[in-house]
Amino acid sequence: MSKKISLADIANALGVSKTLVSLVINGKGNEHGISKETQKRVLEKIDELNYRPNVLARGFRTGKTNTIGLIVSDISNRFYSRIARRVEDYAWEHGYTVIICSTDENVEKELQQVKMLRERKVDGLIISSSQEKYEDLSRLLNDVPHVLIDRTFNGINSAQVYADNYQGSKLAANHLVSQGIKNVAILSITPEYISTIRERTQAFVSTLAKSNIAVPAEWNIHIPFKNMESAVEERLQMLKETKNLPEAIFALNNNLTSHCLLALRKLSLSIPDDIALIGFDDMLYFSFTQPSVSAISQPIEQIGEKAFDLLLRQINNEEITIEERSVKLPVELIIRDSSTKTS
Amino acid sequence: MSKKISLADIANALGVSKTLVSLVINGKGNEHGISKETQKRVLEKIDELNYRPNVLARGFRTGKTNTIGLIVSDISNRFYSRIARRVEDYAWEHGYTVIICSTDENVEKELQQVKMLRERKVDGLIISSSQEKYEDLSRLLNDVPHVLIDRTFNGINSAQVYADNYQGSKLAANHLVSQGIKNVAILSITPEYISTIRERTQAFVSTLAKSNIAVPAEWNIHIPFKNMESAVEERLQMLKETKNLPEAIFALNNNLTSHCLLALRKLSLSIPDDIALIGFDDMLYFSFTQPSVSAISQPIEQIGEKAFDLLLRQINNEEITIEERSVKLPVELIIRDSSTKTS
DNA sequence: TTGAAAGCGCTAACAC
DNA sequence: GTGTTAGCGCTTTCAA
Repeated sequence: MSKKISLADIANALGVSKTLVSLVINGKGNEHGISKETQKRVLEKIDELNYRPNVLARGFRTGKTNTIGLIVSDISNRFYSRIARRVEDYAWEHGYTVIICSTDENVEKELQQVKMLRERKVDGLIISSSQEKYEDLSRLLNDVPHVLIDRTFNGINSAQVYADNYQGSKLAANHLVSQGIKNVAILSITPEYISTIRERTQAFVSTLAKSNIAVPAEWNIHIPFKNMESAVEERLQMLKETKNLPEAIFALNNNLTSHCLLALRKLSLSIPDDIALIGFDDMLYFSFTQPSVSAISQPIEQIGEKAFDLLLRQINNEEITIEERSVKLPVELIIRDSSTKTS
Repeated sequence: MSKKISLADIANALGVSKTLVSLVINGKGNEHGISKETQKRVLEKIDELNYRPNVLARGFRTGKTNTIGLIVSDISNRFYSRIARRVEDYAWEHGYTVIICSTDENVEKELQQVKMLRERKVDGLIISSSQEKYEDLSRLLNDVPHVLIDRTFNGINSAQVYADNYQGSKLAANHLVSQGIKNVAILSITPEYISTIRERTQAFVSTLAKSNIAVPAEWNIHIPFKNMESAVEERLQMLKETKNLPEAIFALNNNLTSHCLLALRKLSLSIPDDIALIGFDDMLYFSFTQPSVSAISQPIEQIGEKAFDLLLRQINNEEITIEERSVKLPVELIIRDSSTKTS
């Protein structure tokens, strides 16, 4: 491989200054009144010598890296990987690159990742945060373009893109009520302060309350992030053994829904007759499980799109109004067999 | 935010040279005979002023970025997102960061991504390539540490980590034969030259041949990457309409398997009685679909681990023997209902 | 044991 | 219209 061509090489070959070449490359030729003629010569020489600017040098100099960071709890969860995919596509179109970080819901790790990404001078961050309070994160996000997705915080200025958790849970609750269900458990995760979990729970509980249905504490089940599968099984088994089973379960995310389905089947509980099941966040395969699983479907790709769009506008210093800063996207109730009482 | 502390600030505050501080920071203090005393003072000052080296400046200077690139066909496919997750975990542990790129099986896009990542001076690349010939890619990979995963090429020097496609297909074929199946179709993707597809097909066909079973051309079905879902449905519908259905289908990846299951159900074909189904690459949900789906399970996390390990060793200029360069990981046949003929 | 100085490749203020 | 020059913050000879 021949020696790497630098901007200076171009300048020398042409007998002009580096400045001039730099201006032309960065499209500031006209604005600085460089003659068309010269610009053309520069561009041709660049082509001829196959010059490629040194991204690192440029980044070092300008502090702009054309890189964004995407922080989620687990990139192998399809909800996040689909968002990642969409973000990546948009990023690629706009000359950006995406660094991915999984936090495992670890608050401290998340903060470290933000620090690390900032040290690497990413131009912006898209974050699905696991923080309880926004403060620590907020401090680190100071001065850097960022968009919070999925999980949000109240009364903050940051741009946020999320699904309508309230509406989703309301739809789920009313649907269960319409099936004549009176006793229902919520399958949720730890930590319980995560906004999606909180909102989904609250909306669900308050909607049920309107039909005079209460969710007792022992049916508000929190499963730790680690070993979710076995934990779900244990908890359900316990309920079964103590003959304390609800008529329906509302699982607050796709993993919980899957594990719940699996566990119920292992326990030989018939769905929906013994227990109905409905989940938040739909998956393709919910349509061909046994039974097929009802779920609240989120506009996942749109979350990615909107988030990148809002981020890019911040990076480009565009004005974003207060209303635009917070994007709530509509969800949809998909009724399948798992929640349709036949009797 | 106070002005960013630089290495020079540390040096000045201590009345020593930048050189010295730099050496200490990079752990070359002892090797250069810098007194313990001085080293301690430097370290303390760094702590006191909360100095953090400028990653970009360092990267610019040394050409090392502590970043690796991961190129796959689609990060939202759980096979790849699980690999990504594992790679990311290992990377994080070792102070590396992962840039993710999805190619959509687009040969040209893949090459561009490699170029882009090289311009960004990533320290290494992990690639699941969609190239037909290795040449173009190989040229771009010249001189940069890299590991090919999943999809491989014959007779090359690059490090490769992949599942035992041959063994997997053999297990699948023999299993179907054991069920008394004589007519079987292969559901595959375009482009057909991809190594995994080729190997799985060949092994499957040749194993069946030993039982005197041939796979006619019209049952070697290739589905384009885009619009996979509808394409699968159409092709199967056509077979049904022309009364040309096989007794079993071997689907070559997890997406094909899912879509196939869905399509067969839509066509009201009973599985496994009308048609048996077995897939390459297992998914958690295959155990609770209707019917549950048999599959060849790949050691996904191990692929990620091994790949990162091999990459890191290259980055650190460690010796890697020819035998170590090529890692074939064992697969497992998971028999479920979709391929178990009851009659 | 330590320091001076050069320079990586680029951009941008300021001249001319 | 174009050029000079001064760094960005770091590493690395080479010298002392």
